[in-house]
Amino acid sequence: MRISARTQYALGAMLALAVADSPVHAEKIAVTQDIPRRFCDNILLQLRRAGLIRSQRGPDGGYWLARPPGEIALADVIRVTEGAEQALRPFSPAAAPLAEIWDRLRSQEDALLSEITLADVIASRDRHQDRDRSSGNGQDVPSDAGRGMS
Amino acid sequence: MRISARTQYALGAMLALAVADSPVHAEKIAVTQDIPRRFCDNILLQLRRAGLIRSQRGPDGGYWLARPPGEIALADVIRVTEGAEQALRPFSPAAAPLAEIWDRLRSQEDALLSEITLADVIASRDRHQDRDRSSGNGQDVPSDAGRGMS
DNA sequence: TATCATTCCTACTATTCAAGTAGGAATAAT
DNA sequence: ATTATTCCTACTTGAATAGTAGGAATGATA
Repeated sequence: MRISARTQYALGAMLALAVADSPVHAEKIAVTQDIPRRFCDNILLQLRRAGLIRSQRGPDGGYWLARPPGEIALADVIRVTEGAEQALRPFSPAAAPLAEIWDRLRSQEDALLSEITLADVIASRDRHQDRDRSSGNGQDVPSDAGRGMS
Repeated sequence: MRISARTQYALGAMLALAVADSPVHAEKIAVTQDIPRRFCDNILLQLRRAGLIRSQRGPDGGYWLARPPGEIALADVIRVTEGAEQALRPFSPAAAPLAEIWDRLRSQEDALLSEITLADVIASRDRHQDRDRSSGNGQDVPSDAGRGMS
């Protein structure tokens, strides 16, 4: 997995929207998530075009999630910001079996990231802030919190 | 996982050495694995410095594996060529829980790649070639070519 | 209507990193 | 001595990431 700054910014923005209960300005997202102002615009635009968030222009405008946090997986966001990663095909016949391994790696990644939703991340954050603040090295991220609201 | 061309070249080279029973020239590796000649040198040097292969200079020189193929995991090679991937740390407190997820992704990858050895890859290749060629490859247990130098 | 704050859009620059090259020194066999 | 190879540092180049710029479109409010 590559995890570009753009992706992590996008996830931060999505999380910010997930905990808000009304439209949020790009300006506020940029500040709270520490995203360069114009870059934030840029990313939000991409997320909206992908259908993950909605928006309203003008004063009193802002952004909000298109679906509840429990129905948006990390993979949904990452797929948008990372784009279609072109599979590197092996160069020689001897290396051909590697292609299958790359596939397994990718589907393994996809499985994990498809199971974790924005709601899960928020829940895990809340839990860590409750008990141990110093380390943040826990190991529990539940996979189904908040699903099923459609 | 990123999988650079360099990494795939390196794995190809290692596989080439794994099926050989005597030292192999960089030239031959470059040709059979379709690696740009000088780049191949470059990669082999890196693999040698990491202790994965050994070498001998001069005419009659070449490269060979430092350990038998069954004792070299793909992860061993990839760690060398990909270097220490610095974990992208989250930018905002809200995104902090992502760090744990990136860790899980990485250890999941590592688990898979640590289990698969060069010997495994070769075996899987042979299995896939079963219908084309009759067997008799006779290189099931390639081991150290017995050159204690460099 | 005018004003103003916001989203929206295209295109641009800067920086970093992967990919590959170049020139030649060191070594070893003959 | 010659020659074939590995060894080493540094360089070039192309692509991708990160971030910026300028302004048009929209919508609330007065």
